[in-house]
Amino acid sequence: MAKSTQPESRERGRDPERTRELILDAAEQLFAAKGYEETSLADVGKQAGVSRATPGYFFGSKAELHRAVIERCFADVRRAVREGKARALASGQTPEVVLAGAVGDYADFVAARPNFVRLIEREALSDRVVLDGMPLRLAVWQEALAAFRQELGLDISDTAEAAHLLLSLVALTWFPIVHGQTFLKAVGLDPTAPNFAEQRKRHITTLLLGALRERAANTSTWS
Amino acid sequence: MAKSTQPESRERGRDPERTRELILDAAEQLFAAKGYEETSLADVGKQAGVSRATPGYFFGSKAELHRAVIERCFADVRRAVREGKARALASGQTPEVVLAGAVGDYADFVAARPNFVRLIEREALSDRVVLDGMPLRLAVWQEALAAFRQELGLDISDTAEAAHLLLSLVALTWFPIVHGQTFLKAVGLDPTAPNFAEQRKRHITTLLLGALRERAANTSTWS
DNA sequence: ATTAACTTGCTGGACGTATAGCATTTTAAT
DNA sequence: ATTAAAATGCTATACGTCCAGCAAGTTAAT
Repeated sequence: MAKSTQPESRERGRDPERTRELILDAAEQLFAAKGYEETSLADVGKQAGVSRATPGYFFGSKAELHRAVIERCFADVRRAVREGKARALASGQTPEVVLAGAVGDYADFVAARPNFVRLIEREALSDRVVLDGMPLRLAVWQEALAAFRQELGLDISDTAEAAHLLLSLVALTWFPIVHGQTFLKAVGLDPTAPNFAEQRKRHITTLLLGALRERAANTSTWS
Repeated sequence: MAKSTQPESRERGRDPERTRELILDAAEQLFAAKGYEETSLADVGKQAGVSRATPGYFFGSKAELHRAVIERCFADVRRAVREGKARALASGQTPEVVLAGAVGDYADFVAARPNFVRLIEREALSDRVVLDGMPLRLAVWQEALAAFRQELGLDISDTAEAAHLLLSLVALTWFPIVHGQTFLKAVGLDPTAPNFAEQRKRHITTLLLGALRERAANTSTWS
């Protein structure tokens, strides 16, 4: 082992791994809150408690730092997807119950990590196509779709329908995170209210369950 | 009238109103595509076919230009809301048919004006709270909510439910505009395909109609 | 000729990046 | 065990670029 002697946490020592994580945390926070352009490497350094030049030292360039932040973010999403899938399949419940659970789980996940939603949203708005060189993004969504179909017992049937369902789930859960201070407030919804989260989950579950039932009725009865 | 003598279109004359609109068009395009920070006033000038400093001459500052772009954008949204409301109320159809029509109308609107969606989305992501000094934004969404309730015959009943429904409609129609090149592509949906728009409209209509029916059943039967 | 509609020139500041240098840790020879 | 040398972590400084805003100039309409 190269790093054999680090049994204790070093409060004031040098710790490149820790520093790296601190910089990633700071960058994630700032990129999500202010965006890529409005965030300077000096800002990141200050927020991370290091010098102005350290982020550049560790990541080479601002673009690379950004890339690293996104990558870590998608890795977290993938972990959540896998955990949700495992739990859903282990439960052995009907598709309806599984769907309700998935809605709750995913809503909780994005509510707990608004930075992720904001980051990915900003990423999508930037026309710079980052699909090249970022296979993780693609893989995560594809994995999520596969898990979704499997959880819901839609294995053989129409792919597009499952994709639309997943798309709707994501759209419905993300929107309040981004527009909580604008749209939501305007229509009289307070996303910080204690009952809002549950209210929203019920609403989304109702929407998706309706479509799922309608689809089940159609396929089993007519085709 | 101050502007009495402009019967003909001037190809090569000076026309501050026209120039102003050209600048607004250019700024809207660039702000939506690249974002506020990545767009320089020189870019706007070039795109509008005027000089570097002309945008600044007309709008005073970059921030003011941005504000004007957003304001015009919301004015267009309001016009669309009013037209949709008028058409829906004039049709005299059942809430179900009206909802299906509203979904189609709104989906067409955002599909025809992706710049608007991107602009508002960017705006919401920027934490600078622009609600102060921008009463139009607030008013437009409130008007949309009121129209929605009236169209659907939800006048007296639960406001929160109508707000959630409208929120879901907006979330479901906006998402493909923003994430067409990332999420949609990853799950195998092609938003540019000829059948996608209709497919999506049907899906969204199914979702919302299910909730509407469920709600109608609950309120009329149980309460 | 007066005013409004632009344009060109300029500047002060902010930012990304490259680099030289200092401090601390690790390695290895003795 | 001691210590010199090498490597690594991190900082301070400097340079080139970009851009918003201003000021002064130029052109066109009335």
